[in-house]
Amino acid sequence: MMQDYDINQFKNPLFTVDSVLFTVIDSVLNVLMVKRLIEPFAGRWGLPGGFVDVDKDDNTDMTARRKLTEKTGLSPRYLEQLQVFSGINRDPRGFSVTSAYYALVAHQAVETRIETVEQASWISVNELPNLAVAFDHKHIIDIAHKRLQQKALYSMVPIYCCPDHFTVGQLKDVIETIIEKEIQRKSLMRRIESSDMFEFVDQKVQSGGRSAQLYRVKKDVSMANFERNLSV
Amino acid sequence: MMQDYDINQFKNPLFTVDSVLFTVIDSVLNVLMVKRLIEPFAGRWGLPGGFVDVDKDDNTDMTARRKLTEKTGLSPRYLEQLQVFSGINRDPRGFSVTSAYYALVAHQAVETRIETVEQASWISVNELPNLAVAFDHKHIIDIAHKRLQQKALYSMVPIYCCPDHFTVGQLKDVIETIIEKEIQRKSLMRRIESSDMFEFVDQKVQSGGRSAQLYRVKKDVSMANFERNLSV
DNA sequence: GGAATAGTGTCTTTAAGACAATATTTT
DNA sequence: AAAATATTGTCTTAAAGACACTATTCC
Repeated sequence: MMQDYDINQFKNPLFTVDSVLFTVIDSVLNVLMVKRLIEPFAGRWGLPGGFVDVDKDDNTDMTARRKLTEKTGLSPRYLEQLQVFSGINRDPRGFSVTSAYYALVAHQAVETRIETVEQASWISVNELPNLAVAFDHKHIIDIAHKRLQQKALYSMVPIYCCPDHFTVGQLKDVIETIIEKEIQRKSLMRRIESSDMFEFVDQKVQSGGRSAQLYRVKKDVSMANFERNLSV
Repeated sequence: MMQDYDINQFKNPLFTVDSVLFTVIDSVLNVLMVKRLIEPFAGRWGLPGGFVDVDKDDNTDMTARRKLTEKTGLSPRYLEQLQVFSGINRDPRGFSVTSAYYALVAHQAVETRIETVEQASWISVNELPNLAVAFDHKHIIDIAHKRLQQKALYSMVPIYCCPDHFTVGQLKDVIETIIEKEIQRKSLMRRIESSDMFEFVDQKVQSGGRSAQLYRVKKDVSMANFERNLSV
């Protein structure tokens, strides 16, 4: 029993933090990926992430944020733990553990920055199957996508893929892109109303037809969750 | 940029796996805790867990299971990742990371075994606030409890706190204990019916009044999730 | 006016809540 | 028969779906 507590007896596994940063561009869900410069898997695309720096990071959330900031120039508005992926076979260097996060950002907010960092790029989730991806990162993205889809059914998280001022039409498009199914505009409006998370921006925006009301998230509100899912 | 990938540059944080094993005994939610024998926090109660053994464990799920088996003599029927807890202050030895799991078991299945392992004990969640607990394990249990409560509202996971053959009344009691609120027996029966997860056991059991039908989980069914929550 | 998009009204559907009514078992 | 618990019947309620209708803007 003592051996359970002997800190030096076991090889400490390789521990990293990786993030799946999603954004919606032109009704397509995209993931931020970086071209790996060194082994293992040099030349392949991988998730932005890396090792904890115990001098800089208070915890792993900060590691995830720091790594994303290095790639995009900003901290994502939504960041949440996904799950741990671990095993003997996922990294050729040995038993490894990654604490995976998923995050959302409005592409408008980072677009210019991404373009200047040539190693980072938005990849459409539709192109992923044909891409050479490092480690089990394809699998991690798949799990993150499913989690995001589920969350979009009972919460307002997709707003974090919208700009600060957004229309119902924009939010509807983001949600439909994420869950890959159309939803009723009426249902969305009811949720916007009942969530009490949003306020009018005193401005409308034209869009080919009748101008649309702009909304923004109220100051210091928490994310609304609903008791029912939207239909799948 | 190269520094991000230099494996030797950073101190690898201390990595452990800890589990919150729940069971319901006499309408009270209990957590399995073990008395710590060595520092840090010797003498305090802590969650069952420990370091990954890369020679024995294929992944961290197995680490969680192995540690629980050492304490209870069996593998829990339900085991799921909770989240990672990390930081510079949670362990006096330095930056540490724990991948926390939560698990469910029917207390009938492990009762005798627990009694023989004097270092492990069921602790009622109501007694926890007054208990000297190691690390941030009190906080981890709290988060696990909330996650379990949420899950009980839209899934059948609480069945894993019931014995193999159970009655609707037993399941109702387990659910009510977890979510700390009464539910409608009718609603539960509708879910049992629509989930298609269960089958009759050809036997009834007396209980002070009319005998109750016994149910069991069908072979190879997956956990049912519902589109709505029970009311809170 | 017509096309396009935004927003509302309202009826239907679905699954949960409430609770009365019936069934079975023990004492 | 009374008490206790199990099970069913059925009406109500809450929130989503469907979809027609109105509103606004540009051409």
